[in-house]
Formats: sequence, C-alpha cells, structure tokens
Amino acid sequence: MYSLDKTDTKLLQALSDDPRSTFVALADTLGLSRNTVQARMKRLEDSGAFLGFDRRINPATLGYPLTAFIEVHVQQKRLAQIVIDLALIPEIVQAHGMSGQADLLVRVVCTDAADLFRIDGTILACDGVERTETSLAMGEVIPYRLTPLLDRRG
Amino acid sequence: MYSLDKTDTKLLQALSDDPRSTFVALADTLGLSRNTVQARMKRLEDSGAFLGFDRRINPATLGYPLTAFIEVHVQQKRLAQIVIDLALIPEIVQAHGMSGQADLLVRVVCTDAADLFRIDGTILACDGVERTETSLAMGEVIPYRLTPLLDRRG
DNA sequence: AAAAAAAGTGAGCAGAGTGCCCTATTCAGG
DNA sequence: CCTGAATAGGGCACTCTGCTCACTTTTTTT
Repeated sequence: MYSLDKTDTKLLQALSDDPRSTFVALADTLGLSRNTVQARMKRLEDSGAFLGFDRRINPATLGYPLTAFIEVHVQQKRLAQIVIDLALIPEIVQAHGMSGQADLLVRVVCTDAADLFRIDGTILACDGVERTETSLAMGEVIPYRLTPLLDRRG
Repeated sequence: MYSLDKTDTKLLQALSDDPRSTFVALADTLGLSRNTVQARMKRLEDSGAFLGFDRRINPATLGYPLTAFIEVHVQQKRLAQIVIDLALIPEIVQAHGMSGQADLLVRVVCTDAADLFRIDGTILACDGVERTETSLAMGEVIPYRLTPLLDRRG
C-alpha cells in the first residue's frame, strides 16, 4: 500500500480544514506549485486515500429528525440473506457487520418514536433475525473527524 | 422549517448520484436552467439541508485499517466532562450520546487488536467511565446512503 | 377574474479553476 | 558522474461560477 509522506499529510490536513479547497488554493497555502499539488492529489486519489466526495444531506430536512442505532442478533449462517433483506428497508441508512455481542450494528433514521418502533418491527420480521436492541441517538457529541490523527503525524 | 418540493427532491437525488456534479450538469440532467438550479441550491444551502462538503479520507491510508464501536457506560452526571476527555483521544473519530443501554457510542479506528485494547484502556481510565463493551467492525455491509429515502418521495 | 408575487428562463460577462502540455531545475541513489 | 523522480513555472483552451438584467410563466392572493 502507498504510504504517505509529510507533504501528503499536510495536503490532507489542508483538505480537512476546507474540503472545498481548490488546487490553486492548496498550492498557495502549502507553498507548492499547482502542478505538484495536482500530481500528489492524483496519486492520493489513485491509491484509494479518498473514500469519496460527499455533499452530505441532512436527514432532518428529508423529514427524519431522529437517528437510532440498532444492534441486531441473527442466526449467523443466514447473515448474507439478512443483509439483503435489511437493505430493502429505506430507513436503514448504514449497517456494519460486527464481531462482538451483536452481529450487526444498524443505523436508522425515523420520524418519531412510533416510527422507530415500526422499523424495529420490520427488522425483527426478517427471517433469521433473533433479537434487536435499540438505542436512540441523542446527539453527535463528537462529530466525525480525522484531524487529530492527521495532526499527530506532524 | 423549509420543506422540500419535488424539484428539490430531484436535485438531491441527482446530487446523491454524483456529489461532484456541477450546477451546469445538474441543470442539464433536470432540464432546468442554470439560474434555477443555482437559486434552489442556495435555498437548500441556507435552509441547512447540507451538513457539509466532504472529501472523505480513508483511515486505512493513515495507517488505521481497523474500525470498532465501543459502548460506554458512565456516571451520567459526569457525562459532559467525560465527552471532553474522550475528545482528547485521537483514535476516537466520532461519538454519539445515547438513550438506551449505553450512554455513549464511540467509534474508534486502530492499527490492530492490541491498539484497540490500549484505546479501550484509555477510555476506561477516564474519570466517571464505568464500563465499556467493544465490538470490532468487520465491514460496512450497507454503506451510508440516503437514496432509498429520496426515491420514496418520488 | 384581475392583480401581485414568486419562480423560472435566457443571455451576457469577468474572474477563477481545471486539465493538459512542455521545459528547466533540484536532488538523491546507483 | 549520470539517471530518474519530484518540483517549479509558464502557457493555452476550456468549463464553471457568481452576478446582473430583462422577460415570461406559474401560482397565489385579493
């Protein structure tokens, strides 16, 4: 795998500060030439350093102000089919396969508590799902961030 | 709160398909004029429909191939201070306050199992933290998505 | 039904950013 | 000492943006 040097790290830091930053602006803040920035960004892009470009949409705007995490316990040998079934539930916005107490950690959005109850029921109704544990998210007390990790590498 | 009409929804769909899409391209695909797209995007932006613009960085590239979720049980009245303490741990990339079994759901990245063990120890060492439950994420079986919700509104 | 307000269109323009090219310089490793 | 990679600097055609203005269509209000 490609490993980052100091300049790459600085690039990623600058990008974290302002993801919309242009190549020209990056070159300017880092004191590099535009060509260099462009070349390095291409290398980073090719190496898979970026997961994607996102204009993140607020689920609340879509009418889903509540977020919840649901731990799902399943019959493990049916896991693959269960994931397919869960993917059909629109309110499930993300799911991770887990090693630990639960088999799946599912993130859902909902309109209210009753809606959450309903969605939980839909999940439980999937063949092979044995038990769920629902927790309502009260807030993102630490917003997603990578900056501290970037800062540590200097 | 601002509520979306059909055109807004189509805009958000097009943006989900290609977040990098330009106003010109959006206008083209939706059969609208560039002015209209720009005006609507500004309205959406102002109404808080977008959480932000992200060029998401792959933690693996930074040397953290493993992701884990840690449920943290705390003395609730110390919650505020605990969040401040946790924010000092760089490997914690996100945290949600929860109502349910656990008080906090913390998302961490780490280099390997030993690293995870160490981070867990750091969390446990925080004053007021009583218990943690760690689960290693094996994979994102449903990648973050809002498309199904958008599609449902037509 | 008529008037007013809101939304959309089409055009234009200056400035900025992009992708691509080519060449010169610097610097480390063989 | 030579070679190759990284960087710098310049240039060029093109697209996108932010902005403005005038005009038309649609919707809402009176």
